[in-house]
Amino acid sequence: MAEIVDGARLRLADGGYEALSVAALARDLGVAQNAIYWYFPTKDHLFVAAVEGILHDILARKPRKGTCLDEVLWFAERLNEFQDLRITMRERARTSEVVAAFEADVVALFRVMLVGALRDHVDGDRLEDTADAVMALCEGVLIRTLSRAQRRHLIRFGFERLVG
Amino acid sequence: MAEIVDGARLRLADGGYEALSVAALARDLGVAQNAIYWYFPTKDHLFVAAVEGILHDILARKPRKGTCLDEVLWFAERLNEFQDLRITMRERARTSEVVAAFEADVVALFRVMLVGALRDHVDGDRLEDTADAVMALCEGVLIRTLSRAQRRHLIRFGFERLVG
DNA sequence: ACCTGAACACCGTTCAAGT
DNA sequence: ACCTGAACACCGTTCAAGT
Repeated sequence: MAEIVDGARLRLADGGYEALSVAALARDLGVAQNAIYWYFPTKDHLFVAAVEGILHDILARKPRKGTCLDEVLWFAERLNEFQDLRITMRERARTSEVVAAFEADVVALFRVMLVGALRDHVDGDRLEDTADAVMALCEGVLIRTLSRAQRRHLIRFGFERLVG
Repeated sequence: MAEIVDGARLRLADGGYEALSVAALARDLGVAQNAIYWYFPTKDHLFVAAVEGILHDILARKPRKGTCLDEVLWFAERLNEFQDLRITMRERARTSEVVAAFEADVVALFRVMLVGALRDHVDGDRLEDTADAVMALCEGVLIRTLSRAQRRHLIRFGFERLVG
């Protein structure tokens, strides 16, 4: 089972969802396809397990303490590493219930992280909306193909007006 | 050719990219698959042509004149209609050059529209950054599955701080 | 120029069967 | 419980051939 998920993670990290093939993965592991279908009833179940692992590793690096903006920029960089999979997750969530449920969890997690970073710097009654707006800002910036410098500039620009 | 694109648009609007099958489309039109490959060298070329038509129709409805916020909210609602295809476009752009080039055009178009809406209400030296930030706000809000009311509330909240 | 026919190498999923 | 073997109904793309 760990072998399967590891293989899936490799393929996913390398070539995205379309490189994550149950048939090809089984071929490489030297097992029948149904060996995979025993643990994961659907390709999307396997997808979720793989993404879960990848995301866990991305978020494992502890944020260094800094200003509120620093924490948001750190958050945005982690989100950026996750961006390709985040788009695929969104795409698959439309069709697949497992992915949709998983996506809801991930979004909730991101929200909690942002609320935590903003808690001490924003009035309580504006905290939720501000977190949502900053998260939207980050996701909206990241969906575009920009350089790291451009990303940081835009997020800083938006942050100053939304929070500062 | 028009028949092909119309069929593609129907399938795309209904079931997304995975419902857009060259084989199935040819079957329904009663032609050989190569009849489609004559006009579109790749499935993604057909995808681009179909999305182009859909987006054109979405943007055809003229924006009613109103406050700056009204224009942004109108923009966001059009973008919301386009949201599913926008995600698919982003996903495909990673693999397909045609889609990547088309995406760049679409993003540039959106940017021009927003700059136009903000021109009279924002200082010239902040116009570009503000447009980028508002666009990010909109895209980031739309990527989440919210009600129309929630969407409008969040965009209004962000708009007031980024522009107002 | 425009299209047909037929094949290729893949897919995800499923059914029946083994141990 | 865990896995194999073999099939099913699809794909996108390509090659050769027709008109």
